[in-house]
Amino acid sequence: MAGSPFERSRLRPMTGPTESSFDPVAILALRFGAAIRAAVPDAPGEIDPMITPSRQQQFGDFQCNAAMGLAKRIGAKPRDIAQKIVEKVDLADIAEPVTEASIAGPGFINVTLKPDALAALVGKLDTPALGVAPPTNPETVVVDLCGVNLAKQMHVGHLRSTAIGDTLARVFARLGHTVIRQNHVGDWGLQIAMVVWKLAQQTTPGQAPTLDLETIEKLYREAQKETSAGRTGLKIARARQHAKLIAEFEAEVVDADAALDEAKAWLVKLQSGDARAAELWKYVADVTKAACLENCRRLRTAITEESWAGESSYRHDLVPLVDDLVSRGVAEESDGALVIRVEEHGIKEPCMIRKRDGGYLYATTDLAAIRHRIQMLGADRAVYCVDARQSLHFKQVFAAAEKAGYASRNGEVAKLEHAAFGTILGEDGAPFKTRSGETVRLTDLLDEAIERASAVVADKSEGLSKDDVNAIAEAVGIAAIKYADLSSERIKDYVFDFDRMLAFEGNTGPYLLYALVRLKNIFRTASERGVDAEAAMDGAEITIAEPEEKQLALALLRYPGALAATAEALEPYKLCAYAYDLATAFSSFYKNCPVLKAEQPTLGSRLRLCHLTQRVLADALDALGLPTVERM
RNA sequence: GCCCCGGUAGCUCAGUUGGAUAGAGCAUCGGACUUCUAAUCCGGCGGUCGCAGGUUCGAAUCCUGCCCGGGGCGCCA
Repeated sequence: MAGSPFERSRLRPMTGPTESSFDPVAILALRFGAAIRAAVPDAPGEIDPMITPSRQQQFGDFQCNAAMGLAKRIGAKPRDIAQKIVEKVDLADIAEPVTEASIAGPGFINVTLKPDALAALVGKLDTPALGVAPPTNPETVVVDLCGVNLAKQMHVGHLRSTAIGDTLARVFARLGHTVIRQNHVGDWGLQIAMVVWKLAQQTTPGQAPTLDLETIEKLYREAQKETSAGRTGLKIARARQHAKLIAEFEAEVVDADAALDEAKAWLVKLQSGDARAAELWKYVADVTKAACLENCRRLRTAITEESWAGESSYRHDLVPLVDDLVSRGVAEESDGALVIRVEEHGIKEPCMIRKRDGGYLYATTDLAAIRHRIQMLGADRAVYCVDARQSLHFKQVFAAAEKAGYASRNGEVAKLEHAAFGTILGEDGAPFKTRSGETVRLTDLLDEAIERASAVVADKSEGLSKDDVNAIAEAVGIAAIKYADLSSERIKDYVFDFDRMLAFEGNTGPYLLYALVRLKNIFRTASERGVDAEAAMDGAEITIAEPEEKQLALALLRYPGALAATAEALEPYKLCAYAYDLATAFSSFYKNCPVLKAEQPTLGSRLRLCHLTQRVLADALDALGLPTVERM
């Protein structure tokens, strides 16, 4: 993935944007690069012009920070170097004259763009692709996301994997890469066999089961309870040498063992293809899948049936995979188990792939999945959108996969990345639970968000039909929840707070939706007043006169870089921050720069700015996976 | 015990490769609606960047040690 052209001029490849680019950072990097070469011919190594947007408006639009580092390397005074650069740099066509007065502090060189040059750059951005160039090196990216388990309803913990994973997938796709979403469903193993066992007890052979997911989940819990009863208690009783309790718990454990044996028997049936077991398993899988996909649909994600890639799909790969690892000496025995040592990757804990009893583990299936994704699906990059608590697991598995050669295809090693995220907390700072201490179902969470949004929408939106209010409330509620999840660094925990995310003020999803509505409203109003916006924009020159127009223009030009930076860092918050910046720049513009009241040529220019802003904002919201509305 | 992550304004968060006077939002205080919808905009207030050393012309950022919070550590997934 290329670096952000706006934020890291250093990473710009030699074949990158040229003078024809719309990107002011790229253009200034070329000009200052040439100036530095001329000013300091004996500068050692690579020259990085270090162009960045100015932090504060008083320092101009952009700055070149190269003089200080250069001076350090060659033992000169920073301001002298800056002076030489200023003398050599040629910005006549694009910026206000750069003089000694442009040098500030220890050697910053401040640059202010000419309004007409800025306008011309915005004009170049005004294309169907909105300045996003096709990738020089298109990749196939697998995104592991959602991560549900069979026989369980989705809960609040699935929100992050689903929302963040889908957003990253959308951003990759928007940048022109090929994206494959993979929902690595926990649908195999003893846990699932337990459910099948309980379901077999509840249903008559030859009769199709009719239980819903909630009931199936109860069976799952019962199975868990029955097979583990007494075990913990026995340990404690033995530690305390409490004879009576030991006897009681021992009796419980005898029952639990019997239950476990039954579950294991069903696991064997499942593994050997027993028809009844397969039928019940498929029923549980279908019910779970339907519920999961419904949640994914409500969340406006592109996670579909095609993304369903359960652990069970690797079940026939495990034996040959382990054989392969053993025969090539990648895996070795340890205390009767089979492990892959990854100390050479700086990880002390070995990656266990087979238990002493011959059972396979989470890591075994993950290795099979990596091999499949890289070598069969053709992934150049695999991104795992999974809870941060699994970070050691992924370090081990990634290292083991590389050691085994499973991460390579045609000699090229694919990138394996864990896009780890933190926990959603309740107001008490503990993992988010209901008042009664149970996990929060995702459907309930979405319902409540929409219900709360509905109250506000009904209050604020007059003259809308009930259907409109419902549709708007749903979009606002979903956008609020998703934006709250996407808008801070992945790795951080955050406190789930309906009041804050639905306050509709400041950096929230609804604010962005509202900005888009205002943009659309300009064109709707134009139409109502008989103003032909298309005609007014046709052939109109963009002019940048007011400060608000300038800030809006500068924000627009940052869009492709914001997308690239988001993909590079696997951080949706970067795109959120960009969208919010753009929306605030537009809101100021909207307040201070009348559009429809203006006369030509200002009317045409501002309409074009609005039209471009509308398209960029809508594009960004689409990449974030946020639903939008026409009115609110 | 070892390892990973976090600690920045009252609260929620940004802070790019080490760069200027550390920025936003919320809250609070004060302004702006005969409007292209005020779910908005403009301004004020608010900071020992967890602590202590070190490197540097320059440190929230890099190094070392420590403190606080969370998580993980081969036979679960």
